[in-house]
Amino acid sequence: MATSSRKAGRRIRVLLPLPLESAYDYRLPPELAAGPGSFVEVPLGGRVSLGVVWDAPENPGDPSGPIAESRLREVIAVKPAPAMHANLRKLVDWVAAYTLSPPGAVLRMAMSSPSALEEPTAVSGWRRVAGAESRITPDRARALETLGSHILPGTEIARAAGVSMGVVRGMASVGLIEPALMARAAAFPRPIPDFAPPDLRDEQQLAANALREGVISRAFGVTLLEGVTGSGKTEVYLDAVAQCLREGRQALVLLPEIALSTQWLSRFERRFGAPPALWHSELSSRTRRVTWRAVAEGDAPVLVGARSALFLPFPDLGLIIVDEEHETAFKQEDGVIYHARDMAVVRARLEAAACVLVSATPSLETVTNAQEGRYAHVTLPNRHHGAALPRIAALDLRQHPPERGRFLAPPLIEAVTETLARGEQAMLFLNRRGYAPLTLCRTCGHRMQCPNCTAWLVEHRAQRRLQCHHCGHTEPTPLACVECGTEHSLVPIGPGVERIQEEVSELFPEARRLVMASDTIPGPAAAAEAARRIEEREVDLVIGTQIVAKGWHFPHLTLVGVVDADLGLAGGDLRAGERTMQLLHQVAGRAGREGGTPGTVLLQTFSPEHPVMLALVADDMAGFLRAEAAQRAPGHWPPFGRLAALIVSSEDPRSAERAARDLGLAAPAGSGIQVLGPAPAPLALLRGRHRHRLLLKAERGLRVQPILEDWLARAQIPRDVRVQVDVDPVGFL
DNA sequence: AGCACGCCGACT
DNA sequence: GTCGGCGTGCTC
Repeated sequence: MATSSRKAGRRIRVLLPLPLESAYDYRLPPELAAGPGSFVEVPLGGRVSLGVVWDAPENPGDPSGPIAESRLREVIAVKPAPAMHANLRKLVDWVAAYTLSPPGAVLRMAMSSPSALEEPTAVSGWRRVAGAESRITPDRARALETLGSHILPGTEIARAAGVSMGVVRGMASVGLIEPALMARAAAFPRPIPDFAPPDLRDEQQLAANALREGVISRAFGVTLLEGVTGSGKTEVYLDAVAQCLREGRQALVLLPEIALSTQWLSRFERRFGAPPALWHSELSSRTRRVTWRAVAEGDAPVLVGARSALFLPFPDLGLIIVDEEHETAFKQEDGVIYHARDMAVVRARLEAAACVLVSATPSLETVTNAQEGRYAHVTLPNRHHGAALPRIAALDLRQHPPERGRFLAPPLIEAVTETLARGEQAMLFLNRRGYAPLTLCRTCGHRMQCPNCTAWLVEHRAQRRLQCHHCGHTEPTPLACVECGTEHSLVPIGPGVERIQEEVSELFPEARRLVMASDTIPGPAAAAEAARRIEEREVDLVIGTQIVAKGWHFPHLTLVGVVDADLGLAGGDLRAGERTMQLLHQVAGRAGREGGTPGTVLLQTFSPEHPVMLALVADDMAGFLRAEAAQRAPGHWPPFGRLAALIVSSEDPRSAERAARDLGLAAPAGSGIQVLGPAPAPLALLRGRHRHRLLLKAERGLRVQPILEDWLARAQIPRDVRVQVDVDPVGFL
């Protein structure tokens, strides 16, 4: 046959969810219809990949030019799913450019449920066969009445009519009912804006009005909603969610720890008469698929999720709430390194949506943005129902040392005793899991260390194992020192929550105790159960890590003891003080929330004169932030300048060090730019990789991305070395 | 990210 | 003589 060898079809770009530098070109056969955003199946090497039809680049980017027509392969199929919206495509490109990640790696986050791109399977049920009247029994009659003219699944007929599935099967076999395809039920019932709106206090109403106007305007705007614990911030922003529902647009609420937020969810349901859609990493693949699809089709009016929810395909997003905006859990530290709070602002801008950042202790970044007028600022200064703020006092461990080998100072023990005697609950907070953070040989001084990381092994006495909290390494707790062989010479140094619970069990043997740490509260069900036991006073004393800090509401808890308030302050982290202040303030907020009983918080510390302790005791967060700002501004530290970190790592220590030194030599120079390092990273060995770190500091207004790109392009990086770029680093990992 | 192609040790 | 270890390089 003499048909031309040139095949028909136009050239399109397809972005694949892989860490490739750019989109690939394919030929779209004339029988397929696809435009920008369409999900397509394409051949890639020897396999088939999903991808998204991407927009033509504004300047045909690739220096090598477009690939030859003859090498183009054909799109296999167009997926039966709503196309990815231009706003989300722009977000993908924006995040990739900002974080210096391959666009495909970002796209992967926006394609987190590939199976949702398939045609949703029709659900089959049963319907009445018209005119069939024979062999009706009382059970069958009841089932038929329940069924009426509907189409329902068999299990549902049985449940609603109170008959067994045998009855349903029987009706089918005698021809009373026949199989039928059901209209797909809405996966998520619509929350009702006016289901149970709370009575807002005047100041709450003013705040709510401001947020409402932002939603009604259908324009981009960011508002910082700041309010002390118990001031009713949640009610205020749920009012904005209600307004968003009235507008017919979707709302997204980002929470730092969605898996532990059961109290938040029941509160939402009481307010709106329906639960929100949920999104987090532990969803089953089926729930993921159904939720992703519902979001894409606009059938999930409100979605609550962890940071990854930011990349869901909302067709018409009107409002993004970032609750606890100061939380570091919003920073993704591996793969594409991004800050969900900052990207939420970006997405809101692209969607012409309102964005609300919520916190009792907002980050200096956000406060500065508000002060400089980029964000609106709404404040709730008072607590609900006139509940008193907890009284916070520092407990100087130099003046009140605990007994030898103990960690609770006498005044704290006394306070716990009195609290329990009054029939109230107490909480001891220590942000350290396990029994002891360090195991030391008394004979030779050997310290038990992780073979893969620069970190001590933490003893977990219940499992009789030592654990590394940075990689997966665990080993049985040895009976003799692994170095000198002396038996019974290994001693635990320092406390973890397990050790505090042991101390407490000796001091208060009658008190009913509950340890809350990520290893004792593995998921939402356990968290809900723990919260229930505390609320219903089945527990007298809670000993917990930072998971007790997050948004719980315990009405009978009146004393919080912070075992080691200095814990977060060690190390050279820029934000150590700010973060410690935020965490301790949040923990303190658990005390004495309602009913007039004022709470007491005792901070055990060796440095009661530290600005963090002074700010907490004086309840002067604003003053603390002013002092922080005054410290950071002159050196152009964030938010008064920009930071980017390069983490250079390799399994070979010399290779990593050499690459880091070479990068240091190739460092960019210029006015307003400074490069710090290279230096061994704070975790110099992590998961078997040796790590060095360089820090680029640039004055405000400079774009760090071109500087970084230029820098990396000049450096020769051997292939056993990995260089991770972290724009706006928050931790010193 | 997969998956093929590549060059050096223990098996039928 | 082959099966297979995972290092390196490509996929429009």
